[in-house]
Amino acid sequence: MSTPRSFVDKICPVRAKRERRKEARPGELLAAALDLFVEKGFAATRSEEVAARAGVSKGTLFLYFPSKEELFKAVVIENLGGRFTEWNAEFEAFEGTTADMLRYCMNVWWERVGKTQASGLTKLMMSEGANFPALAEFYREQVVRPGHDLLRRIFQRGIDSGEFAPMDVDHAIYSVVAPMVFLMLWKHSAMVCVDGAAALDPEKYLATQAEVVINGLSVRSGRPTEPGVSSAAPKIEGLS
Amino acid sequence: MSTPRSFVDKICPVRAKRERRKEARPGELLAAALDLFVEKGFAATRSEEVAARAGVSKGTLFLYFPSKEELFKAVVIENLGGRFTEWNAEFEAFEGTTADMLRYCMNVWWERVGKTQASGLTKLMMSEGANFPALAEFYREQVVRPGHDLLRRIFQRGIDSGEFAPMDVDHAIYSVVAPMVFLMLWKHSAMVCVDGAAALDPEKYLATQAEVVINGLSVRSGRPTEPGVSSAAPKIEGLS
Amino acid sequence: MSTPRSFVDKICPVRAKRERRKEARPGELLAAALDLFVEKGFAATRSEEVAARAGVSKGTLFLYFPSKEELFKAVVIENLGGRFTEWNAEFEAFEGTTADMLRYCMNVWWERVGKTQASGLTKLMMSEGANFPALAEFYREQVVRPGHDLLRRIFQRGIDSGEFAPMDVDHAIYSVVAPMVFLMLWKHSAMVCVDGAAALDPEKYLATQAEVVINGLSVRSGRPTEPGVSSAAPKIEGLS
Amino acid sequence: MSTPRSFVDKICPVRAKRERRKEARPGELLAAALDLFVEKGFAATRSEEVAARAGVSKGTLFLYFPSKEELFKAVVIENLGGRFTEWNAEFEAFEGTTADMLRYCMNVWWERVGKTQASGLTKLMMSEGANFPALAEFYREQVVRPGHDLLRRIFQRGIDSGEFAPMDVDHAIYSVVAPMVFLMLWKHSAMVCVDGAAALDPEKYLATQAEVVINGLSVRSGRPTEPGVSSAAPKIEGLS
DNA sequence: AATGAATGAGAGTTCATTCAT
DNA sequence: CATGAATGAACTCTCATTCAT
Repeated sequence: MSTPRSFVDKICPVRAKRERRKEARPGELLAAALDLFVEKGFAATRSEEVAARAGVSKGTLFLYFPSKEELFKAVVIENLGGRFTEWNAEFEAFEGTTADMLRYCMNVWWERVGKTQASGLTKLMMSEGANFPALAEFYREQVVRPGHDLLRRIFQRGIDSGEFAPMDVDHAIYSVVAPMVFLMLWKHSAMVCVDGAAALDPEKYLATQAEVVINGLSVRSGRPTEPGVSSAAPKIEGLS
Repeated sequence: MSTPRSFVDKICPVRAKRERRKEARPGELLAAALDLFVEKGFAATRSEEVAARAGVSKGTLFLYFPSKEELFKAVVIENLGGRFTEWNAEFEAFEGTTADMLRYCMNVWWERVGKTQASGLTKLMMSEGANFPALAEFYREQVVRPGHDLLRRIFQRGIDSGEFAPMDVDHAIYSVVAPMVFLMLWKHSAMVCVDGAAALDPEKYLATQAEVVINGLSVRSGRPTEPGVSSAAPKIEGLS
Repeated sequence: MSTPRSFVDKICPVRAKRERRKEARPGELLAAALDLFVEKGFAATRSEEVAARAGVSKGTLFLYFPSKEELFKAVVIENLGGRFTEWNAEFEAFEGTTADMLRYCMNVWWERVGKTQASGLTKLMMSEGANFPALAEFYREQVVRPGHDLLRRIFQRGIDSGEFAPMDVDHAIYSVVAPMVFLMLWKHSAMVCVDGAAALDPEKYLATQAEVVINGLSVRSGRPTEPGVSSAAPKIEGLS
Repeated sequence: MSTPRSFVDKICPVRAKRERRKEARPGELLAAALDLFVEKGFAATRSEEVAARAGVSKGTLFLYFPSKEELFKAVVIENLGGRFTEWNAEFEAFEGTTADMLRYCMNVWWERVGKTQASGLTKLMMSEGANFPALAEFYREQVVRPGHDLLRRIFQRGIDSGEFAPMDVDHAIYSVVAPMVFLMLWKHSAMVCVDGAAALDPEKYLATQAEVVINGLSVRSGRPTEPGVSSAAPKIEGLS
C-alpha cells in the first residue's frame, strides 16, 4: 500500500525530519485505517486496532491525527479526494471523441477506485453518513462534488462539440454514477444480498452501462449511427 | 409510524379493552425500532431511544424483547420475513404469463417493501452485516433465501411453460435482485451520493429493468441470436 | 411444606376472610421464599421468582410483604424465631437430668432445624449478613439471642442443680453452637469444600459433640461418672 | 491491605522506575478486590468500588482484568491456588514423623491462610458458589483439589511408613478439612452467630483437632502408645 | 384481592482521547 | 517523537417496587 505524493504529506508537520521511518508513519496509519474502515465501518473500527495494524501505539495515532474523524478525512483525501486534481488534468488533456472519453473515464474509475479498497469508503459513507454529518459533508465536498464536476465537464464537452444532444446534465451524471455505486455495493456487501458467488463481471457490466449511456445521449443523424442499433438504443427509462 | 396489519397483531387478535395499551406495545416498539434502525443503523441505535420513541421507558423495551438483537430480528420478521408465506401463496395462485408474473412481482415488491421503510433493513444488513454475524445469518435465512426461492420458482415456471429459454436460474435471480438492491440504496443513501434531489423515477427504472430481464430470458420465436433481434434485446452484458 | 400455626398468620391482615385459598397465600409465599433464599441467597433471589414458585403474580407478593427484606424477616420468624416460645415452654417443662436435656436439645434442633431447609437461613446470614445489616440485626434478635438464652438456661439449671461445675456460660454456649453451625455449613456448602459425597453422619457427629461438651462440663467426683470414659473426656481445648 | 510477596510480583521482577506505578497496579487491584470480595461477597462487590479502593478509575480495572470473574480468579490464584507448588515442595522435603507433618501442615495453613484475609475466599465460595458455577469450578480446580491432594500424600506417607493404620484416605482428609472450614466461617461470620467476641482460640482449637485426628489414625501396638490415653483416643464418631 | 405492565436507578463493560514519562 | 496507562462518558441489560385496572 504505497502512498506516493500523499495529500497528507502536505499538511502533516511531522514530516519535517527527513528520516525514512518516520516518513512512512502516516502512510502506514492511513493504509491500516482504510483497511479497517472498509472492513468494519467507521464507528465499529477501534482506533487502537488501527494503530496496532500500523505497528504503532495508540498514542502515536493521535499524534498524527487529532481524532478518529480527522483520520477518516485523511483516508478519504488520500484515496479519493486528493486524486481529483490529477484526474482533472488528465481529462483536460484528453484527445478523442467524448464517447471515448466517457468510456475511458469509467475504465479509469474502475481500475483506480472501484476495484480497490477505496470503493469501500463510498459504501461506508452510504451506510454511516447519516450518523456522522460532518464526515458526510466532508465527503460530499471532497469526492461527490469534484466527481460530478468532472463528469459535468465531459458531458458539456460532448454537447459543445455536437456529439451529444442537449440534455439535463445532472441526470446524465447520475446515469453514470448509478452503476458505479451499484458495483461498489455489490463488491462490499455481496455476502448479504447474494447466495452464490460471482454472478457479475464488473468490467463487462460497466462497459455495457457505458454504451447504454452513450447511446442514450448521442446525437443521432437522420438515421442511427449504425442501423439496427438505433432502435435498440436501450434507454434506461427510469434514469432520465 | 403506524403499524397497520402488524405481524404481531395477527397472532393475538382482539382482546379486552383494558389490554389495549399492552396489546399495542410490541407494535409500537417495533415501529419505533424500524424507524431508528433504518435511520441510524443497528449499532448506532440506542435501546433507550427506541423505547423513548415508542413512549415507554428503557425497562419496558426489555420486557417485550430480551435483547437488542432479538428486537432487530422481530423487526425483520414483522417487516420482511413474516410476509413470505402470504406472498408465496399469492404467487402460487397467479394466472397469466410468467413475464407478467415477473412484472407483477417487481411491482409488488416496490409497493410493499422498496417504497417503505422496510427497504432500509436491507441497506442496514449490507452495511453492518459483517459486524453482527448472527443477525446476518438470520437475515439470510428469513429474507434472502425465501426471496430467492420465490424468484427461482417464477423462473422455473417460465422454463417449464416454454416461455423462457433454459438458463442459469441463479444468475437470473441476481439480475432481478440487483436493481432492487440499487433502488434501496439510492433511497436510503441519497444524501451522500447525489447532490440533486429526485433524479430517478424508481417505478420507471424498475419497469425498464423488468423488460430488460424478460427480453433477455424470453424464447424468441423468429430466430434467436440473430441480428435485428438481438440488438433489440438490451442484454445486460455484465450480468450473465 | 405445611405452615402450621404460623407467626405470619397473626400479623397478616389478609387473613380476615376465611376463604381457604386466600388463607394459604402467605404460607405458600413463605415456603417458596425459603426454598429460593436457601438455594440462591438473599440478594440473588428475585422476587418475581418467589411469586412464580408460589403460583401468584409479582404484585401479589408485595401485597403481602411490603418489601423483599420484610419477606425475609417473615421467613425467619416462620422458620426459626417464632418457634422459640414453643421450644422454651417445652424446655421449661422438661424433667430429667440436665445432661439429657442438652442431648434432647441438640436432637430436637437437628430434627426441627438442622435437618430442614431452615438451617440454610443461618448459612445465608453468615454469608450475606454484612451486606444487609438490618437483616443481620433482626436475625440476631429473633434467633441468635433466644437460642443463646435457651442454652444459657439449660447450663444454669445444670449449675444450680450441681450437675455441672461452675463455668463461663457464654463459652459453653459456644461449644454447643459450634458443631451446629458446622453442620449447617456442611449441609449447604458441601459442593464446594468436599469432593466425595457424604463423609459425615450428622446425627453421630452431633451425639459425639454432645458427649464432649457434657463430659467437659460435668462435675466429676473422685472418679468419672463412668470408668474409662472420664479420662477420655475429650476436652476441646480450643473451645473454652 | 499491603501485597507483600505477591504472586504477580514474582512473574515480572524489578523494572525501571518510571514503571513503578504500572508495576504496582495489578497488585493494588488484587488487594482491593480481596478486601472487598471478603467483606461483601462476589456479587455485591461493585467493580467501580474495587477500582476506587485501589485508587484508580473504573476503566483501569478492566485494563488489567477483562471481567469481574477474571479478577476474582486472579485473586484466588494470588492468594490460594498459586501457592500450592511452593507448599508441595515444602512438604516433599519434610523430614520427621508424619504426625508432626500433619501438625505442621495445619499450623502452616493457619498462619498463611486461615489467619489472613484469604480464608474469606473460602467462605465466599461456600456462600455464592452455587450462583457462579464457573467460579466454583475454578476454585475446586485451583484450591480444593490441590489441597486434598496434599493431604492425601501426607496420609499415604503415614500409611506407607507404618505410622498410620490403613484407612479411607478421603474420609481422613475430611476430618482435617472440617475444622479448617469451621474456623474460616467463625472468623468471617462471627458477627452473626456469636454475641460475645472471641470465645475461641483458633490455634488451640486447631491443635486439639490435630491430635484428635492423629490419635484416630495412628497405629496402636498391643497397647496404647501411652496407657490411659489410648482408650481415650477421642474418635470423632460422626466423622468416619 | 389480584394482576402484570411500567419504571428507573444501577451494574458491568467499552473505547476515544489525554498526558506523564 | 513515541508510548501506553489512565480516564469517564456512554451503552446494554436487570430487577425491586409501584399502580391502574
